[in-house]
Amino acid sequence: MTVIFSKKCELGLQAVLFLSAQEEGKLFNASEIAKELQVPKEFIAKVLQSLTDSGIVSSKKGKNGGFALAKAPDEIYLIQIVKAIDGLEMFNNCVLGFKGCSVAEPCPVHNKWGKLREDALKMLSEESLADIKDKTIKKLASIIGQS
Amino acid sequence: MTVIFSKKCELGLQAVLFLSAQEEGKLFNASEIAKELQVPKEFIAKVLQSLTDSGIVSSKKGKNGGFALAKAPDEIYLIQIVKAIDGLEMFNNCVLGFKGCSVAEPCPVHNKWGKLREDALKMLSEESLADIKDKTIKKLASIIGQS
DNA sequence: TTATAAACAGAATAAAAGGTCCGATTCAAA
DNA sequence: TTTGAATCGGACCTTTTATTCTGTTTATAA
Repeated sequence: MTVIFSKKCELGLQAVLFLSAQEEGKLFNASEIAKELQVPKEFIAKVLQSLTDSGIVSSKKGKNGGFALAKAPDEIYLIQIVKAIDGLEMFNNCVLGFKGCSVAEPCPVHNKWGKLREDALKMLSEESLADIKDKTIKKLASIIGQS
Repeated sequence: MTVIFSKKCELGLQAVLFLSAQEEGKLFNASEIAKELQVPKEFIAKVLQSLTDSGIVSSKKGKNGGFALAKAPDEIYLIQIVKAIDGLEMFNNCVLGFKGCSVAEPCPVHNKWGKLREDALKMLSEESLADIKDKTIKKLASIIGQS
């Protein structure tokens, strides 16, 4: 095994990245997003629901409804999606699974791993959707190319 | 969710660390290790079996049997346990779950995440059980203190 | 040589995550 | 005002991971 983010979270990140690469405010429904990301519609629909609940995307019900970002791309950071779906425990739990791992009772890799973890947290907290928009557009184009 | 290593892998790491903190060559059976790490005996037994299969620990069957490290602590690196139990896919797969993420078709965080991942791999590849023995002994002592 | 204590192998069960389906509600266009 | 297309909420099924159990084999010591 070994997972960084759950599948839900990966898909959530992909969906939000997709929306950030589109015309601001334009709505896309679950089917369109699913097709674009090449994943099951039902699954992405669920993920979009939870992102709606947490205020990252906005939704419009009914005919011609769909999803869009709830805020501008420069106000949404990757960490917000991770927090909403997977939570931030991974940035607190001991990587070796030891109980009570802390500064006072550190596990054998506490310091070195802690540093890596902070770097990861920092990266996710500093990268906004706007910052990576160009790369996102390129990547999405390459996915379509493959299908 | 969000998991770095599976429970099996966490326990495997803990068990190997425990053995590395003991007199070299001395055998410990599954019950002793389970008690020390405060985990179910049956579960740790399974994990020890797979570590035996992959040549990281050696086992002796029968009365007075048990487990010990198969090599000296300075010849065992953390990455070996991870590789044996969880595999190394996490160091290759795209963190956002994009298919075909590569240098040619990088995901939006390919470079930054790649750097972090390499640091993590490097750390696990450079830390031998011998290197962290002192810290391991301290941590194990603190666990006993809690029980 | 027999009793016992251990690892071993594999099956069985439980829990969690991944993924699907369906009915209800909402909204807009015909 | 009716129809259709969409989200929403929740139940459901499947797969994977976690955990436990049961029987067998192996080795030691009495």
